[in-house]
Amino acid sequence: MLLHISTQDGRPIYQQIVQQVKYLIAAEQVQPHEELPAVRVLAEQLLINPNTVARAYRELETMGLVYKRPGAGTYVSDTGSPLSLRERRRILCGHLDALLAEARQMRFELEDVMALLKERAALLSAEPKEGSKS
Amino acid sequence: MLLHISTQDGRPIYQQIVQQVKYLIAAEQVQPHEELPAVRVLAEQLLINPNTVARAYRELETMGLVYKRPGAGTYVSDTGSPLSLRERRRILCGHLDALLAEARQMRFELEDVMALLKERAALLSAEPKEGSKS
DNA sequence: GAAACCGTATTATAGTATTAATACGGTTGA
DNA sequence: TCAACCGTATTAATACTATAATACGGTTTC
Repeated sequence: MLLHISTQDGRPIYQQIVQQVKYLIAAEQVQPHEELPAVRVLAEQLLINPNTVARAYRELETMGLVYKRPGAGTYVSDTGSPLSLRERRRILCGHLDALLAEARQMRFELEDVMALLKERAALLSAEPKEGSKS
Repeated sequence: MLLHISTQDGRPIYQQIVQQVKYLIAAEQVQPHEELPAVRVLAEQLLINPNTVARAYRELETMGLVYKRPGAGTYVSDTGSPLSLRERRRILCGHLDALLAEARQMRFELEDVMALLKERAALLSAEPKEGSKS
């Protein structure tokens, strides 16, 4: 599993990990019930403290994106979103509003955003999976 | 100027102010060269410390969204984004990717996101300006 | 010019968030 | 069983956030 973290990102490391694992799951680059790297393994790979990875995994578990088998490891969940449609829409609207304000600030038109959104969506779907390498 | 801050938001107060002023500028609810409330005034209104407001204004100035006339006040900039198109696109793509991952996590299709995006954009444009009240 | 206002700078203090170092108990598999 | 591995809990160091109280220099307005 390839992750990249930056100490000058502004956001905490554990949040960067959470976001990137979310990406991987959303893009289906990791499959349900697939095991994530052990906290120590990922920590060594990223040159950070195992606790930081553990915290990220804990947050992901709270979100329902991963589950843990005590003493065994951390695995990708196969459950969909446990939130109601109303709740999910509310969250998404918040993100959309923030995005629109940001885009408008940068002098982008709605059409530009829509086009770029389509482009990124296509890219996200087209990305190769972890297992399908030569 | 109406702002709302929440101490249990998770995000720092000064960042909440920054984001909301960005919204107001993006939605053209405040006009270029319009004066923002003095730090002491806004601080009293929000029941927070003037220093916190001052920090928010400083961040907004760094972003180029507002400018200050020493001893006079803080004003909305009229300059567009000083960033290159390439840079602005790079930033927007980052936000779009995060949004798409989030949306997919919540079991939304691209079409849902696009539709909701249009809806929120219309809403943002339709919002009344500060000055045009009864 | 003087009072009233503007943002800024300073210092001190407290609470919280983040990361690190380390020890712990449970599971796995030969 | 037991070594090797899993996530966890505890503690500590550090940085960030926010507050408070004050003082400063510049601008505006009368």
